[in-house]
This record gives sequence, structure tokens and C-alpha cells, in this order.
Amino acid sequence: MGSARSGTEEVAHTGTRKRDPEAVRADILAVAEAEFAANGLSGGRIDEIAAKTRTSKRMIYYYFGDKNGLYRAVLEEAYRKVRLEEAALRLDDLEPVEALCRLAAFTFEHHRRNESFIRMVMIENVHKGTFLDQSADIAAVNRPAIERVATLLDRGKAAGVFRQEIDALTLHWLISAVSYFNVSNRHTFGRIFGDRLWTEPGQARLGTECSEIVLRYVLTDVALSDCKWSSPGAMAPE
Amino acid sequence: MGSARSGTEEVAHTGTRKRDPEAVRADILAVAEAEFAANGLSGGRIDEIAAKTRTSKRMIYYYFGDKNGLYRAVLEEAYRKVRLEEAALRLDDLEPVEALCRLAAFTFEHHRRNESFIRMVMIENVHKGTFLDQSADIAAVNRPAIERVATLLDRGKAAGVFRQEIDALTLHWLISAVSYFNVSNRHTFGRIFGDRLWTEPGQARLGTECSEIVLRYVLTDVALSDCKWSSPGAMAPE
DNA sequence: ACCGATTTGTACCAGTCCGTACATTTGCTA
DNA sequence: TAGCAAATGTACGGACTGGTACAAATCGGT
Repeated sequence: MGSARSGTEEVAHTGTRKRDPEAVRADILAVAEAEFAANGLSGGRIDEIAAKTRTSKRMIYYYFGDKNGLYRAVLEEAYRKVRLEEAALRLDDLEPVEALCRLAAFTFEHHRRNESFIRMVMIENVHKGTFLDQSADIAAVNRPAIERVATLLDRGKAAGVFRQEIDALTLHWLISAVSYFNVSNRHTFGRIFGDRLWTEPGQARLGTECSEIVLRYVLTDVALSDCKWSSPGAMAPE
Repeated sequence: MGSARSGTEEVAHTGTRKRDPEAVRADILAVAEAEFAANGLSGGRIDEIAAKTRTSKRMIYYYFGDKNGLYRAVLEEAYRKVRLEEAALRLDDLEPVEALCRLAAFTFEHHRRNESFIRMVMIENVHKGTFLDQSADIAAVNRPAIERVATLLDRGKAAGVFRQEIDALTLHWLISAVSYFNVSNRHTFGRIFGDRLWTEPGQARLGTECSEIVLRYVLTDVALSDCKWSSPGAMAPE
């Protein structure tokens, strides 16, 4: 949504151009993400998106062809953004235990701050992943995440601090599960059992608990006592 | 869907009655659950539900007033069913470690087998829990779940096998998170990283891993080595 | 066997919302 | 500056779908 504006104001490179297709596309995508994240695919209204855009409904169909096409584009964009941020983490510089702790804390915090991404994934799962099928490259965009976990895991195993039985995919699954659930289900869970876990201190505490959960799962029994997975501060690049 | 049929066929108690409001209600609810779970609230079609019911659309509005009313009724019913099954677990007879292991394994398995319940919760969360607000008793139906965890936890703490710092709500949150995520996100996760975790052996393995995750989180460091959380067989009452 | 209340069927309306036909402007290139 | 392609605005169509008006059948009680 930042980039959408820039192209319109400053005319720069190509001389005077009032038209800026890229900005229009980006604008539509941003508005559409908000709308779909808020109301789902069937619930999201094209007219509503058009109204909140600086352009008309016509453009949506011009660029994305279809309601489904627009939705798919939004989904792809959301994944791309997220994995891009994740790639900024430099885990190789840290020793395994600290790196894993940082990864868990980062993911937890990241998902918290990107609710609309989580909601897009929720909605996509309601639709049984049909739209992910149709965009082949999404898998390619995401797979590096597993690689990061795998190398981290290998380093820890080699150092003797991580258990040999741990599987990279399962570990990634665990980190994703807690970080995702924390955002996706806060409404039902909070409604039923109270919001205690979703106050600010509650979330801070829960975040460190998640790191603890992950580490206790992975660590060799011996090493369980001596580790300081306590500082969750400043892990997001922003 | 089993109970819906019974009232219609066997006429039993009240003499000959062709009319069976309760059966009609139950029939509608069962069909509606399938429809909503499959397509969401906005995506679910009242006409579709009516068509698959033995009665007409008129009845839906007669009994539930509204599309939203129907949805709310389905949601309430889903929660009620689930918590009823959960109550069948008798954890007090087991020693703490085994009881916790059983609880985790049961929840994991239970959520797996009740996909449409999970999907209803997913959808409710997409709607930010608005419908849970309107039905006051749902919270009351669910809260006992926490009580069970709390007493189990206390017993373990007293016995010295569980860490004192563990919070009941957080523990329940963890068990829910992994069990829920396993069902809710299998499509996106599987699409991106492969279905390995969702083959039959993969799921069996993942289930025991979840028990291990939970136990390692809770157990006193000392006790970490000696426990046999290995038998996941026969924990569902069915 | 009659009567009011409950329960059910049919046909239909009215609003919403996706998508498009048609017309127009802008920009680039020759 | 002519001309073509890319980009955009407006108005509208038409199907879908939630909800209802109207009517009728059924049932329990007396």
C-alpha cells in the first residue's frame, strides 16, 4: 500500500504520465486483500473493493479477469510478501539453540503482526486449497522455509544439542501451528475461555512459552536445563 | 444424522404421527452443518440445504428464522456434540503423566475425526466470533474442559512430575493448537510442503509427536527420560 | 367431530452482485 | 499529427438467492 501511492505522485522516469498501471494494480490488490481478509471470498464484494479503490470496477476485471482471479492474485501476493520478510532472518550466524529460539519467536511475532495474511490462509483452507493449486510457483516460494529449518536442525544435531529423531518438516509444522493458531483462533478461544492470553503481557508471555515448547521438544534431554531462551526483543526486521 | 431418521420411521410413543418436528429440526441441522462446513456462511446456500432436506425451505425459516439463526444453531450444536464426547474421558483414574498423554492423543484424534466441527470453528473465526457472542451458554458448555486440565495439572504438580510454572489455560491452548492446526491447515500446508504428514502412517506418527511435544513441555526436567507415552491405540470411545 | 394452534408446501418477489457492452481517453510511435 | 493499442469510465443486464405471502394440512384436546 506504500508502493501504490508513490508511482502516482512522482512522475519521474517516463516523462509526464497520468496513467500508472502498476500503481492501479497494486492499489486494487491492497484494497482487495483487506476486503477478502475481512469477509472471505464469497463474502467479499467486488463493488466494495471498487469503491475503495481510486479506480473503477472495470479495472478489476481488466487486470484480474475474475473475482477468483483477483482472489488468487491477492493470495499469491500475500505469500510472497511474507516469505520475503522471513528470508531476512540470518540464522546461520547464531548457534543452533539460539537460532531456533529466534526463529520460533520471530514466527510467532510475525504472524501476530500480519493478521490479514493469516486470514487469507484461513479462507484458503476453507476452500480446501483450491486456489493454491492453480498457482504453481507458490510452493517454490515457500519451500526455502523448510530448508532453513533443516540446516539449522542439522547443525544442532551435529553439535549434539538437538535430538536426532527430530524431523525438519514436523518442527516447522509445530512452529507454524502455535504461531498460526494464536492468531486464527483468538476469537473463539478468547470468547470461550477469556482474553487473558491476548492481553499485551499475555501475548508476550505466550510468545516465550512457544519458544520454550519448541526448544523442549527439540533439545537433547541432557541440555534441557542450561539454555537462555528468554530475550524475545527486537527480532522483527522492522 | 442418525437421530434424525429414527423419529420418522418408528412411530412409537404418541400413536400415529406423520409429523415429527424434532426429526425435521435435526435433519435440517445435519444438512446445514455439512453445507456450511463445506462452503462457509456466505458460501452456503439455503436452497441447497432445503433441497437436501426431506422438508422444504419454508421449514428452515420456520424453525430458525434466519440464515444467521440457522448458522448459529449449527454452531451451537457442533460445540455441544464435541464437548459431550470429551466428557466421556475419565482421566482421574490414570496417573498424571499417562492422563495427560491420553488427553493429548485423544484431542488430536478427535479433531481429526470431526473435520466439519473444525471447519465450523474456522468459519466462525473468519467471522471474528460474532455468533458465539449471541449464544451465551456456549462458554458454559466449554469451560469444564479447562477444569479437567487444571485438576490433572494439579495432581501432576503435587506428584512432582509436572513443572510448577505450567498454566492450565496455556496447556489447553497448546493441545488445541496442534490438534486444530493439523486439520484446519492440512490443505495449504500439504500443498506447499507435500502430504507426507497426512498419510495414514504420517498422521499416526504426528499424533504421538504431539503427545511428546506436550509432555516435554510439561514434565519436570528430571522426569523427562522415564515415561512411556507410546500407546495411542483405542482412545476414542468409538 | 369440531377448533385453535402448530406445522408444512408452493409460488413468488425483490434486492444484491458479478460481469460486460459500449464508449472514451491516454500514450507511444512513426 | 495520425493512428493504434493500452487503459479507463459508465451504465446496465441478468442470474442467483434470501426471505415471504398465501394457503392448506395435521394434530391435540374437548
